[in-house]
Amino acid sequence: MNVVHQRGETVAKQRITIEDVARAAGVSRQTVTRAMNDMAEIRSETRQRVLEAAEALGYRPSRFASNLASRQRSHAIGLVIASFRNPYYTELAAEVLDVATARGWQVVVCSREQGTDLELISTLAGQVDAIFGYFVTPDQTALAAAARGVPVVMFERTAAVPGLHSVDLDFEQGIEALLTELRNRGASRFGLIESDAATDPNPYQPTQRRRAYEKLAGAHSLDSIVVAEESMRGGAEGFQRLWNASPGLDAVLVFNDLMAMGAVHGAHTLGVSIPADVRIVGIDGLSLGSVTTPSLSTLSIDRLAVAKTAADIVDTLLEAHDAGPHEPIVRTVTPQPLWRESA
Amino acid sequence: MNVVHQRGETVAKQRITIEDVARAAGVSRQTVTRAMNDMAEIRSETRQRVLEAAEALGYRPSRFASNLASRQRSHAIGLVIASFRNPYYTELAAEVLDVATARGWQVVVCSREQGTDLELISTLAGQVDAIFGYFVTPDQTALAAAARGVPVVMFERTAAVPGLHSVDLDFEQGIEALLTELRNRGASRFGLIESDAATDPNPYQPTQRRRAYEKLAGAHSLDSIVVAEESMRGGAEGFQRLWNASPGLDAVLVFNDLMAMGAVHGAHTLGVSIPADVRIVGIDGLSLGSVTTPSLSTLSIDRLAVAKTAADIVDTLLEAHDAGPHEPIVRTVTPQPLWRESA
DNA sequence: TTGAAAGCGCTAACAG
DNA sequence: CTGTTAGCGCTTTCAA
Repeated sequence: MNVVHQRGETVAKQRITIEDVARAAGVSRQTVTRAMNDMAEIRSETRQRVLEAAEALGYRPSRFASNLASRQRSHAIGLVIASFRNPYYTELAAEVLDVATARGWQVVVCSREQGTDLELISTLAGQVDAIFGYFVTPDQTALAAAARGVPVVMFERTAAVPGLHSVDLDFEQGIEALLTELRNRGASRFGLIESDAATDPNPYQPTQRRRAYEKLAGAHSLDSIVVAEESMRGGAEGFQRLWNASPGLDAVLVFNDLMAMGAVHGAHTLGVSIPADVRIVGIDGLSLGSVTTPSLSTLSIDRLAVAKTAADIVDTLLEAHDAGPHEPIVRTVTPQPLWRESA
Repeated sequence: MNVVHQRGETVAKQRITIEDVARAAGVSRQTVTRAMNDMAEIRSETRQRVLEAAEALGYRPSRFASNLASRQRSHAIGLVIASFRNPYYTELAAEVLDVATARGWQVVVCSREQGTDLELISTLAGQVDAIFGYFVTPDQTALAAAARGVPVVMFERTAAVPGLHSVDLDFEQGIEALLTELRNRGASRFGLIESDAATDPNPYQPTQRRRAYEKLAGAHSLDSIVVAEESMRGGAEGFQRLWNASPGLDAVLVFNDLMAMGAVHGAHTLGVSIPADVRIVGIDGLSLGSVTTPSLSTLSIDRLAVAKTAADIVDTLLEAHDAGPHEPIVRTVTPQPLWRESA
């Protein structure tokens, strides 16, 4: 048994393969596979010997080779959230993980802080079978191209080109419900604290939330809009700016709960009383909103519904073995007001 | 050119391979590779034709095959956090993602809510090159076995068997600093709200945090310990139980910031004034702690340091091409008090 | 119970 | 610029 191998003793740091283990244990590759994968047709002595050889050599099977060779491929999806520092996104990630796990899918999570939309999609496309995410690049054709055939489900946006799909949110309906109730409660002069970051690194553009507000809050409310950094600090700072600029405000809608928590804090600092002097409403429905003083009223987004809807789209896509990119599948989830103390 | 292929026309729903695209475009496989991967040596007409054929067929390269064939393998790590619903863990995940991205690694994130330690490690071991995570299974030998040679870096725990490594936290030092300053501020009768969930699904066992408290807080403080659910609600409920059971308390340490925010809220509900009646201190150092009223003092954990340390361990491991599991590498990070208003 | 052969689908190295 | 030839490391037939 004096086989000359191409990778002779001159080559250093070669990967340890199943072949090395087989040779060390004095068995065939197939027997090593049987031992490593706890298969039936093997004598336990042999298994033992193989396992020891494998451990001694520090053998680790190549996940690529085994997935390639085995009929039963594992599925994986990529998830791109906007940030890990906003609980809304991580709670959505939690829901996506739950629905994915139930289907036996792996999830690769990243955030937009780690690269441009196109970079992230392009990298993920080589690693996963479908991509979910918050993508803000206006050019949908470019997004689809970067995905190289891997289906993409976008959140809070409407897909318009083949290969892209979406789970959008109906803010018009949600914000209308919110404003109606605020009016019932006596509010009439509205303000908005808008996020500056949603389209970063592109120039600022009005968000869906702002556009819905502008359409529904009444003409006099268009002057009471401030754009602030998308963070708690930004919310606090934005509130102070808004409060000073717009006397007579009695209700403020804030881009998201994180900023709204900051706004509540900012109002506190200013000695403004909530909800007596001004009502504050966030958007997202974070459970954390219940610990501010007063607790935060909000337009709650059903994260589980969003995750499930996205997963259903992918189910449909994976079953449909058609040729070519699939026409967009577009679904919508409607946020619902959640009344606590701040409004 | 009348090659008979095994997978003939009878087989349905076969995967579309590079070969199919090559045939459709009337070129070789290699040319398809060149077109798909934007390589240089190809005429743009040809590239165009291939790309069209690929799109028409709905071709998607197999990530397993391409990773197997290409010299430049991609690295991936798995990260198991305890929960996506506690910002501490997601902020740690954010840091891990940052350091991983900087090294060109992919990250597969999951949470302990999705399976047992052994299941998660076993699944991840087939998908990634190293595993980071919060694992509570007492039997380290079993953990190492489940990892099948993939190095594991455990958080908040000390590795003791080959193949496992750890980034531990020095709570004794941190809590000592905390108690010393609390005493300086006039506190003398301490209480603790401990988490019940840290060792789930195993029977409850005292956490590192509790053991450090018990060692340092003084004999009379041993009676003032309540075990509560690891959530904001649990923190509120725990505080009320503790407050009723232990008159005369003047400082309460809470297992983590999430529970501490609940405790602050619970105290509020009870009409207990903070910090006048009782000082409350959390552990974690969440920025969210700044929006409670009063804002939360805490023992802050440097999440970036934890993430970096874990990544460094893996760097070391990947370079050291030794045979067999590596002896444990153990590192420690020391939490630091962060004083805000609640204490 | 074990081994030998034949791929999985792709890319690298070379020819042409 | 394009095609041919070898593998990557593993699992699956199928024989022995």
